Amino acid sequence: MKGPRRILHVDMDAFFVAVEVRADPSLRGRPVVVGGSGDRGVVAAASYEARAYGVESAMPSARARRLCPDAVFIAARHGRYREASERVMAIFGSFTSLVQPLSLDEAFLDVSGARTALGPAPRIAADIRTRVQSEEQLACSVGVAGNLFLAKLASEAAKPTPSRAGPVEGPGVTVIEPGAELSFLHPLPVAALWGVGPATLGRLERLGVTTVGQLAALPLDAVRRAIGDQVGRHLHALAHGRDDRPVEVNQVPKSISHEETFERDRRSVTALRNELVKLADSVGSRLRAHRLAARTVVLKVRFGDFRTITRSVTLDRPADTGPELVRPAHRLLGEVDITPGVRLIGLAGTGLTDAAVRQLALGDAPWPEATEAMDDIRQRFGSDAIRPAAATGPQPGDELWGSNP
DNA sequence: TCTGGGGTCCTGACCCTG
DNA sequence: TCTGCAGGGTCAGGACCC
Repeated sequence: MKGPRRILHVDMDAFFVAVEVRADPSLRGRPVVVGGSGDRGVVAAASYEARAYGVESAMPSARARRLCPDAVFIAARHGRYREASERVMAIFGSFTSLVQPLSLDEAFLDVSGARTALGPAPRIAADIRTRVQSEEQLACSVGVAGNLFLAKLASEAAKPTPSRAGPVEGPGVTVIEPGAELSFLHPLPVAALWGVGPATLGRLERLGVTTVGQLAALPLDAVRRAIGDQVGRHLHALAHGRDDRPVEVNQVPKSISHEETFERDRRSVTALRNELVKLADSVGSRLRAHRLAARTVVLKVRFGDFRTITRSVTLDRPADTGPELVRPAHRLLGEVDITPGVRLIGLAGTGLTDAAVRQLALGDAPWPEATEAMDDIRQRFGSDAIRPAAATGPQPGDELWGSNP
């Protein structure tokens, strides 16, 4: 490879909102909030007009309503966003095969080897923005740098800024030239580092560290003592602009989970068991879609006071169907005292293995015929087209749904 | 103020085994 | 046979990300 490594971080601007505005142009220029429906929702995305009033993603919807009463609230439609994301990722893939999607709305691209054919990295970044805008009518911001972490920070700097008078256009593309990394990085607040959340920020502030430059100036040992060995090493390296992680193209999931927050806390074991049937069915379906099977089943329970516990069990043989997953989940639920009331229940498959290995071990057909038929129906008519009977609600003879006093 | 849903990674306790 | 220790697996929880 000739020349230094050049990484792009492409980040769609207010992606979920932008997809909604594209579908309904009357929303353009208005404060729009995606998510936040229901009493217990949070904001999934906010337009720059809504952000000007202080609305942020992950904020409780009730608070967002207070901050911006005129905002249009739209329930999230993940199917639409996924489709739009696939088309945008395909555009990225036409520039380089080295694309690592991070989420529906952002990706890293390694263009180190594409420069001979496509021009310098900033030119590639500008071309990507033009194509995403012309083919998908969506805006994105691009950061260009020598590694993943710096490219991500650069794309932040390229974004529009919210203001009450309407969003202020950003540069669209921000480039951190080789040699300019530390002068870009060191004045930034330490919370800008990837991996510094509220807990780590508190520990760093107790050390007197508020900027990336101050963190870089500390001895590594002092940082490790304050925030832990692994995290300390990682953040200290980032503070010096070092990040040699490659762009990983084929990432295999390490866990697959589903969880559900109830409108009102549940106290009925039967209701929770039925919910687990639904969750296990969804997890199983997605495991099979990935040709994976789970060795470990994890039950997650969040109580009304937000205390959260997990209970897990490792199976004799990997599972990839709803019935196989729900049996251990029901056993784990039986060991939990649910009398305080359950706000959320979740089920995850972890320790994922190749389903082909499982089939060899079992020596049986890939899946029972009923499961295969369900997968077929879902493929043709959508993921909600068919569900196990217990997942459709209380059954005759079941206890009533629990409720708040 | 009152906290979704889907993930990854790390740490520490505990147990088992050689 | 007993003891100490290292290493690996399992389990639970915390922190973080988008």
